[in-house]
Amino acid sequence: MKIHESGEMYLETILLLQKQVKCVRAIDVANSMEVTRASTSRALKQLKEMKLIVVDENGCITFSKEGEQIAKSIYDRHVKLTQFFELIGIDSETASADACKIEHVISDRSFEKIKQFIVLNSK
Amino acid sequence: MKIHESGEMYLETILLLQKQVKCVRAIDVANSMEVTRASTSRALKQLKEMKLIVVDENGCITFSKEGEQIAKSIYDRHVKLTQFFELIGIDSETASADACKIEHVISDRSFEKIKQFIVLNSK
DNA sequence: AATATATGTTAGCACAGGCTAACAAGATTG
DNA sequence: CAATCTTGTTAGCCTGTGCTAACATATATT
Repeated sequence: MKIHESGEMYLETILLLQKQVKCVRAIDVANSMEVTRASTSRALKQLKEMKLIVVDENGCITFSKEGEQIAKSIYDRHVKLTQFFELIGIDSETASADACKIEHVISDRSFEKIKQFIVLNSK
Repeated sequence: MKIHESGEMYLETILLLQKQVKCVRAIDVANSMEVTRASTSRALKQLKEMKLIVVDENGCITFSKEGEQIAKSIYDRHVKLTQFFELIGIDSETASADACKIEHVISDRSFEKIKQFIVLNSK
């Protein structure tokens, strides 16, 4: 089973929420992503099957090693792509929205160059 | 009926092929996109229903005003995004592949800034 | 003319990932 | 304690978009 764009979004959202509260539950993810509990339930089930997350007896979601690595890498892309768009003059809203779509499809190679661009052009 | 990423790809491919041969048929599109004739047939049917293309008695595909406008705008994004990635040091293959994915999702605003970046940094 | 090949179409399947509806079980409150 | 609310889950529907199989034509080849 391969992870898709949608799965990546769920992982990223969980990571983001974990920065705000200690226990992230399915309902938090659903609210944050503005999808139904049903959609979230199914998505999380798949992430469990893929061994990317673990849900404890209280419903708190935590990452496996691999899950965390994927979540962080997507989140990193999000942050850096947003930064990049801001650097070239895009407002934060648009920058973040575009980053959110591009983070799932850009190649590692191009992303590396985008990061270099940021280093050379920020400060 | 709204145009999706897939529909945009078919339009872009048709435009690209029209630059090479006078009469572009379904089979050419299928071969170029490496999808089956069946998939192409259905996709073209939809594009016809959306009044974006017209297919003459010989099977030659032409654009409506609106279809051409969409095809050209996607193609323009493709070219400019490829240029942009090449400018920041990506090889042409990767640049074009990434452009192909990003062209469908980037906002007009960000795209404008990318174009400005190209103007300021090429030559 | 008869067979073969190329092209287009339709039907029907698969999968992803949204949704609603219905229900179970726990938490909260009158 | 009984009623209600919250949360999670499952079943089943819909849409997009790929695929194969089967078939209709049209064009070529023998």
